[in-house]
Amino acid sequence: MGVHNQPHAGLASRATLADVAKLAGVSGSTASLAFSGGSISSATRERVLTAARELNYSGPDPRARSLRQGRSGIVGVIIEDRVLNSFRDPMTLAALDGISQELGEGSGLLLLTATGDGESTIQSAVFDAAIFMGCSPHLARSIEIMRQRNVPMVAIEGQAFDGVLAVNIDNRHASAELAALVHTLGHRRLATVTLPLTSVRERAQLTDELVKTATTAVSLDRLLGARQVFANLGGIVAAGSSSDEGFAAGMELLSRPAEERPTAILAQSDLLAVGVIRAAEALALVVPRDVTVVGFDGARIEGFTDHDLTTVRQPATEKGRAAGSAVTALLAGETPGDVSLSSVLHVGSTSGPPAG
Amino acid sequence: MGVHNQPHAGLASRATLADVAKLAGVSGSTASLAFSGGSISSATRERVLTAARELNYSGPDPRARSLRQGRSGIVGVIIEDRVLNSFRDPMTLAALDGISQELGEGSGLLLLTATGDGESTIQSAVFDAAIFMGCSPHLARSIEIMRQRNVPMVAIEGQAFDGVLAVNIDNRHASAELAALVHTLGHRRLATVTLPLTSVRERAQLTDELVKTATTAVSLDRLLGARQVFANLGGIVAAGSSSDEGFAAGMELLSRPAEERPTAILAQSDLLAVGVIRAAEALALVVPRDVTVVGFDGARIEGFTDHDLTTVRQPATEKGRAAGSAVTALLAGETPGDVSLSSVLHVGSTSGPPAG
DNA sequence: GAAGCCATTCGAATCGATTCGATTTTCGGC
DNA sequence: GCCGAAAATCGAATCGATTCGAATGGCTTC
Repeated sequence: MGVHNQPHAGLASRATLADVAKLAGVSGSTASLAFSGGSISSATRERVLTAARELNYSGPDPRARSLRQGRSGIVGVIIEDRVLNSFRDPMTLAALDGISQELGEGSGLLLLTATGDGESTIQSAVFDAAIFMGCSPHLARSIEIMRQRNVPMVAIEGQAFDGVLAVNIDNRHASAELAALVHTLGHRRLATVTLPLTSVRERAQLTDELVKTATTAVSLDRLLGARQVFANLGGIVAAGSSSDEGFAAGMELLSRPAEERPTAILAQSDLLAVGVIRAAEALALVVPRDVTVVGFDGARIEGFTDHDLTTVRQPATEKGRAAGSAVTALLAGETPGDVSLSSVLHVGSTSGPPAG
Repeated sequence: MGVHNQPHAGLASRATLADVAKLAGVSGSTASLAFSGGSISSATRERVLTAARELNYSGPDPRARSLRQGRSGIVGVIIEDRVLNSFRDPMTLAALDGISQELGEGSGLLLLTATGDGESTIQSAVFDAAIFMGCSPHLARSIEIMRQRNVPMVAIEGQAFDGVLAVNIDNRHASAELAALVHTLGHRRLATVTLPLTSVRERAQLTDELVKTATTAVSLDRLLGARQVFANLGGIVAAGSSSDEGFAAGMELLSRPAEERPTAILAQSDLLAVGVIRAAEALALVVPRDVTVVGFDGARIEGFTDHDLTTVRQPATEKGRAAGSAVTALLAGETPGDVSLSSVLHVGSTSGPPAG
């Protein structure tokens, strides 16, 4: 026992590997081998394990091990919003699932929320690599720190950042494709319902002002894609990706007299699109006869079976998997390149030519 | 530079606190104080921080810190299913959010999946406390290890386990209350749709056999509660908590001739109930005239607005918060007791007297 | 019987900080 | 200008393992 401090005050302090080694009559190094499965005779291993059992020793302390090895087996997953909001979105959840699949049971996922202000856990938590999920540049400081620490970073649909490997989908292109479809159908008066453009979660009119201050790469890209086809496309910025938000936005856009009302609405997510469709139906409009609604994501939405949504199907789980395998590669010392995944247009039954 | 090993091969290895101290011309202990905010003159602190900047040193290594302090600031959250399935359930997600709220930015949540087989990350990951989310006793071995390690454990709606603090809701009582309501309305022929009773995710008839081997406390308790009122209540075990599962089960239960068909269905979750209602409507039955459907949870379900579901509202976020604050207390050396939260009956518009 | 090998085992250094008690400074009060 | 308390700083021990190169031992092979 140390003459100095005793962190865990009181009681019998846990046994350490050294204690086990002593009881088993072997050196510390040998005892270590017994647990890590190094080259050791099975007789000795047995003796060590028995001693361990006797002392109630349950294996090497992960803290010490990770200090020595410089590896903890933990991958940090950094989300910007609170847990509830982030994972209510099926795409984000699917991506997390993809990460988890790819990394397997070997490593744990450390969920870190970065609200942007000041020093947070990000700087003091133990992890070997970081994956940003749709995070804004509030994190510049944290990223800088990780870079200094030599922690490999991967961003899923985040802003480009030096030293951060990017896993993206072709948001802009896919969005343009969708807009082109709508254009081809003959629509000329339309509106969009976008995902939040900044970290402020408030419904608002889509203004140039707002676009200029946008920090969310995903929504900006989707908007810009659509604007490649409809230059001045306006609309509403939703406060999040939910059908309720879509409903509210839809009500606002569609409850105008027919001649001002958009004949097509581009929603930036399927959840929003579903909400818009519900709003349309609440206003006694028929989809797609009176209004065409298209989404984005290809999410399977619980209980939405009346329509087959026209949308773009993005490889959500695949995004996570790609991020996971990038992390694995980076940790192995390789230098994988950025990943770009593509989405597939799905023409369903919610799009059609404008009435009249 | 060590004469021995060099874990991170190549390049200039990261600067350490000792290097910073040397450059600043102070002792290691003083340098440490500069970062941890101990009693130190601001002049010295500044000198240390400057030296740190110069060396590209970004602060104490979390690994070393956690070894010395015996604390990592990480709380393990153990789920049994894969991420996608676990958090698709709004109640589980809400609970996770509650945990995160309560623990705050101070600590990270380490997500660990316990599929039950063999040694996993659970045994080698760095964390100070563990929260089990609806986990079955597969984990006996892991629990044993954590106990030896002196890691405080909290289980949210898990099986009772020695040394594991329990945070529960009154599943049995609430379920009985709901069943009593249905009984009072006059129903005598009914069926239930339960959540999975074991870790096998497969739809099946509810048999005594299955009940006997049940490992999922939640569904078992809800079933037993209902059986306090309807002794031999039978039905279907769903493969998960989704409206699709509910739909399938509903179709099976309701597509019988009127005189055999249950007049009321007790679903063990709101998602299941919504599915059952959709099945009823698909079969041209009117709720609650032809069939009463009640749920459990009090979840706000996207796009389910036609009905006001009769259900029991459970404090899902609160469960998480309670678990979080229990963890905090345990880590502070206190000895909080088990927590039992109660749900509130909500009588909506999906329940009524049986027809005829 | 000596030499050569392979499989084990050991000792000591190391990972990078924190912490305690002791020592030195600083400074107000008289 | 001196004394004692409070503040700042330092040295050394410690947290609990892993790792490397060297040392030991038992075998086969010539």
